[in-house]
Amino acid sequence: MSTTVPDRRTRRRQQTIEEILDVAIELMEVEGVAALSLSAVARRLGMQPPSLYQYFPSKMAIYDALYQRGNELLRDAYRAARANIDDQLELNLSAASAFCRWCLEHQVYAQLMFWRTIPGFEPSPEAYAPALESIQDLREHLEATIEAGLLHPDAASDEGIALYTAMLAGLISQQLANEPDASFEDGRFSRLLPVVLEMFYQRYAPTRGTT
Amino acid sequence: MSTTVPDRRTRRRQQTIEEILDVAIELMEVEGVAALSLSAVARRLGMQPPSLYQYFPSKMAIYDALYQRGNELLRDAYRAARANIDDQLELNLSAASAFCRWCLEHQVYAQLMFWRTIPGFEPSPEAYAPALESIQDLREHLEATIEAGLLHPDAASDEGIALYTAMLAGLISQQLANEPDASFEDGRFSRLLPVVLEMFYQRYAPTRGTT
DNA sequence: GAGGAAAACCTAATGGCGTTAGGGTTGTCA
DNA sequence: TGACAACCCTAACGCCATTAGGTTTTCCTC
Repeated sequence: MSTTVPDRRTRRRQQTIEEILDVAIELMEVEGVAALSLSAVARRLGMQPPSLYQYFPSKMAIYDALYQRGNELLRDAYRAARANIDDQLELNLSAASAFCRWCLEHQVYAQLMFWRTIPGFEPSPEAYAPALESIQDLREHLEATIEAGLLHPDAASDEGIALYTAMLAGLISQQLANEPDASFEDGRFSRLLPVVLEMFYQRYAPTRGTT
Repeated sequence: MSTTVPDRRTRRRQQTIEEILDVAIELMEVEGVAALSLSAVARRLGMQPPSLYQYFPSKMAIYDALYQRGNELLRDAYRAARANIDDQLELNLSAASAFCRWCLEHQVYAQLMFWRTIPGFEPSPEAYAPALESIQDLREHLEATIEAGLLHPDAASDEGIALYTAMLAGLISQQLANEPDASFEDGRFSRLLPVVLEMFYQRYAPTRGTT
């Protein structure tokens, strides 16, 4: 029973898989998400294109793996931003900022995850799972803010969540489409994040009902 | 001087060009924007692929023509919605609704125009021109609302316009990415348009300064 | 109506792509 | 040491966008 090390071969294999995904992201950053070429990936790895099929059954499977990886990375980034902050209001801004900043700094992932523009690509349930976790995180986050008396209970309703995500998505998508190279602080759209949050807080003010 | 008719040949030519663009849109609706295939277009028209090069110098030129056509169509739809309405508040909602509705009903155009996801595609200045007209229309629209005493002057500032477009873009992009088949009225995100407009009106209320 | 130019369309070919089939080599474990 | 599987290769298929170059069709002018 020498299974202390996961087989050494599987470890090496996993390493190659990660390498393929890394190269794929790099190439997409330069050439565009939809312009990913398996031949180019193979060339960069010193392989012949068919060899990649030892690791992924198709190009779509690579997109799927990246979709999953992106969602995991974003989930973790969001969670990291929520840690180590006590003040609730400051936390909300910093968590939303972390979310936006991550998207601007990982445009390739963001495009893959939030705009479904790759023809024929549908994420697998497994790859989608961490995205559901992130939504759940957001819901819990809003509920904690409600608990703290800073938001009306409706803020964590389906409508509240849809509104929150739509407003953030709007900032991000406009920023990415119109000024992709601007920083989070300077971007004509991303810099409006505090404004948008303020509007959300005003709409779901704790004292006042909605509808 | 029999130039009463524009040459008959050029007329026929223009007709073929429109036909190519129509077929291209139809195919993109089925296969995806980035999956447009000139061979498929040619097949549908009963042509051989190289013959298309009589009409467009490259695939990107077709994308460019569609980009322009989409911007013209949206501009005209927006203008049509602004006509024949007197009440200023109702006008604002109906114009924004028309905008969102058009995007949901012309997803292919919207994807081409608002998310720049085609690798290597950059719209020509000529194709971009009608988009500038639309932005100018929006600005004039907001200024008229300000004039009517319904909005604070800051609403037509660069920040106000960025905020307005970002919020609408957020609704549309979330709707297209998550529920592309829902109607404008039923969509989980698109149906929030009145809410979003209300929030905008609240932020730029006429009595109160912003900054 | 005839001649000629240009427009419209074709075939052939190039180099790229994703993917499949099938054969050899190499590392690893019994 | 033998055997098996993982790994990587070459060859090939059918698709794509695009270019080169020739042929037919259309239409204006004389």
